[in-house]
Amino acid sequence: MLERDIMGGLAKGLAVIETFTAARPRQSIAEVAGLSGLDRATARRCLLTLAHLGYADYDGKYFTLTPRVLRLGTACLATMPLPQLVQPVLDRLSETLGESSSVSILDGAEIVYVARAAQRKVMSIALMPGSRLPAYCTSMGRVLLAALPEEEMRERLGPGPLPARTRFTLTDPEAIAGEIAATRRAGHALIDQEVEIGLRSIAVPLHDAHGRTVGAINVGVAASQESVLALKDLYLAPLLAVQADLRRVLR
Amino acid sequence: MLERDIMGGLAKGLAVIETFTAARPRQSIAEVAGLSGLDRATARRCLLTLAHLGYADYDGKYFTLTPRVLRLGTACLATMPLPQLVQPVLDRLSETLGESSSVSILDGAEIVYVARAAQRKVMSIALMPGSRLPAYCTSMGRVLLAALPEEEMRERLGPGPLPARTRFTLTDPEAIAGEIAATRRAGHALIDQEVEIGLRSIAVPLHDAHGRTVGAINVGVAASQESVLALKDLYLAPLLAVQADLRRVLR
DNA sequence: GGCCTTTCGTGCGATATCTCAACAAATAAG
DNA sequence: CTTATTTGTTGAGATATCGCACGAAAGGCC
Repeated sequence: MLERDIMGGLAKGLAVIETFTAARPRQSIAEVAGLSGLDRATARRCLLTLAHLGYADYDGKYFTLTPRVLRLGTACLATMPLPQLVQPVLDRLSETLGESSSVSILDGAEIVYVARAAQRKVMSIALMPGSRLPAYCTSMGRVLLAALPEEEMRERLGPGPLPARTRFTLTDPEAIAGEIAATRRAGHALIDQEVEIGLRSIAVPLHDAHGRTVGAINVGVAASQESVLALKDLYLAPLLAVQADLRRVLR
Repeated sequence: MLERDIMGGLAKGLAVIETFTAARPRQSIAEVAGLSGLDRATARRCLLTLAHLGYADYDGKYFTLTPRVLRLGTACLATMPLPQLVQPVLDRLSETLGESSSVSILDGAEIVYVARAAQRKVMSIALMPGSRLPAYCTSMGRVLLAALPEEEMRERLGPGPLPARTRFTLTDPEAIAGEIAATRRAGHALIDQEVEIGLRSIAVPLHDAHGRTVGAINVGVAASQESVLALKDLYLAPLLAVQADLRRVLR
């Protein structure tokens, strides 16, 4: 850390928080040090500080994060106008269609769910605000990537090949870029079991009053329920109606 | 910050993140400095660091948080075994009863939703994992407070009077403490429109194998649907069955 | 138990950061 | 337009933190 105006301690502490995952909910000092690349002494100070502030618990051997950390994420969600504005519309849409619907935004190469109205369980994992999925194989991800300049879009896709989550997943960045170009022209994206077997999904972008893409909205359906073509016939019009409604609401 | 092993920079940075709320999504350096009690120069360094790390955006005048901050909260939720363990049970319970059911834990004087299975919309606000409600006027809050030592419970309630969210809300800490004592004896809590008009709810604690309370589970019903007494007759037994099931699963 | 390996806690010098104050730029007030 | 007031930025000395190295303590293994 040589730059002025950059606080190393803060960067290190945040990195420490991010070392905690579902696979490693309880970690010792040495584990955290190894994962974060920090010296053990430094990792220890970070962890003790987090514990002191109530963001972590310490039993003398292992550290765990406390619900207090959730406040940080909540603070962030709360600052977003999008979730609050879309939630009522999302609820209505989801109820009318009888299917699950979500709104997400782009963060790097991932989409982040910011609002969701679930009707029945179609995905194996529980999606919730803050949940992340890769952009390249999701309908909302395609729509959000399509809103970027070509060059930046390709940069975020990376060199590939991307992981095949199912046997239907497109993994070649070139092929995906092609689909994204088609998405841009069509104004919507259709995904057929690329993220999970048995799940189809259709998404459109959400624009603000200035025409900027500020998010994406989708409807997800069990593959057994509708064909891909039916998906478009049944759900594209309602999604576009919501898109038009929200355009005036979003600043 | 005089103590060894406490990193002031990290504490300050986290405090800076928490100054962002729905009411203040965009803040200048001076605003953040005022709210966090930091020197303007220090607040500036924190904010620039957050921006440098991608946790904040800076337009030269105002700072906003980015979705990246959500990763911190997600990291935390992901480390909790509770949500993943209860979600399937919750889904089944909710479907069987035809009503919404949730699991929450206590953080300070607030309950934090960690899992939820929604059937139909009964509450005006969308509840989701990470959402918070005050403990004193919710069924799960009463149950969780009842698990604390008397003294700590009263400390968390504070001196009062607490905000009356509806005309039914108990606001006197003494009265609430009485209800909590009753909750402790009964092993469940019933709430009748104290958090929102038209919403009734019943909750029981979740215990781990050692008998420690690790969370609470509830069922929420529109007031128009069932009387308070019917709530107990209809839903207490299924909740207790789930409680017994989970007792073995939770470590 | 004895030995080995790993982890933990702690000084210390080098370095980075904090606080304070001053200054410049922008904004508000008169 | 001029004068206050607030805000953003910079510098310097005083402090705090970092990373390293070392000794202590806790398993693991035979």
